[in-house]
Amino acid sequence: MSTLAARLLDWHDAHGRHDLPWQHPRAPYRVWIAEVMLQQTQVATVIPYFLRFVQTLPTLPDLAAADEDRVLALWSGLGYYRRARFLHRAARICVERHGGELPRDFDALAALPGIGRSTAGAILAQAHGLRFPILDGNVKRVLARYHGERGWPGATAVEKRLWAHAESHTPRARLADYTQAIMDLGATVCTRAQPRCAACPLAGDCVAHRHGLTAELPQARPSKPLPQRAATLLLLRDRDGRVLLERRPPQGVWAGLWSLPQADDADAAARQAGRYARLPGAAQPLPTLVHAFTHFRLHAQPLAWRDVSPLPAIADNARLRWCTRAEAAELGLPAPVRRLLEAIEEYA
DNA sequence: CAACCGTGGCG
DNA sequence: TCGCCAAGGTT
Repeated sequence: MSTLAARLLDWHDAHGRHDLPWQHPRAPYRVWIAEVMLQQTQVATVIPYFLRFVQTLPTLPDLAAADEDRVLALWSGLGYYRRARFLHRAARICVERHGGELPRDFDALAALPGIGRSTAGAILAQAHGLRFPILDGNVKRVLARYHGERGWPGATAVEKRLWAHAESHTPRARLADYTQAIMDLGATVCTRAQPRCAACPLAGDCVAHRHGLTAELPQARPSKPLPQRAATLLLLRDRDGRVLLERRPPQGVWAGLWSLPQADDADAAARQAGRYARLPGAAQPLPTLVHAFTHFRLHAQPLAWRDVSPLPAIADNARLRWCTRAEAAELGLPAPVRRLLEAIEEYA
């Protein structure tokens, strides 16, 4: 009887994915960018962002030298923007302390912002062939089923057992292929819904498969009601069609991104708008945006004013800027704000 | 440790 | 339509 790793590697040679952009070439910088983009994000979503990112910033020193605004613009739409800021900070640390390269040492690598245990292992295994396990969502699902682990994999005790399983299965050779193989199996065969157990090389001694528990494992996260929040967005346009944008604070949702000025309600919005520009008329309410975050749902009511006259006072405020349509498109904007600006003509 | 941090797709 | 969650990490 062969090991899990041997069966997985054989399966990978025949059925794994060998054409992902970060595999050619499988250079440390490219693997790092891909791994960070892939945190909580699916492959199909990442691919166009990855290609654009490494084309624009092909090397780690390029990233370190770039403005944060440029990095956020390349990330705009991907979500979890803290990842982009961490990536940028980590690149600068590498230039300052590690000769412009990612360290090969696990502890030094995992000490960089945005790189935890699993991502560090993935980089070292895939880029350098070093023997480190990973435990991402795919591996958690595969191992929870294979070993019949009960409980939500996010719970500390369950996660600890899964790490131990991951360690024990990690082979001595072909680390890059093995790491890719177990993720590929989770992504294409051992899927969350309707896994293809008939095509799985591990089905023979998979506890969940043998006991008919593939639908129950891994156990779902305990659910909580999603809080609802409301906000009003100010959409101020001058006679040239320029829009007033405001940079978000460095902490919190959409940190550091450029967004529409925000107020708690319509009255506050009108007062605020009056400080930014002379308003020729009343606001036009646009359809409410409903945007779901992981931990709350936002109901945002845009209020639009046209042909406003910008007041000079705000020119001093570096957090505010009047942007043409083309300028706005080049900034790091939250996805719903980007869509709203792209749709402006529909309401004109 | 539990909350925080985006977005898009799927059943 | 809507709840769930995907190649997690930080505080």
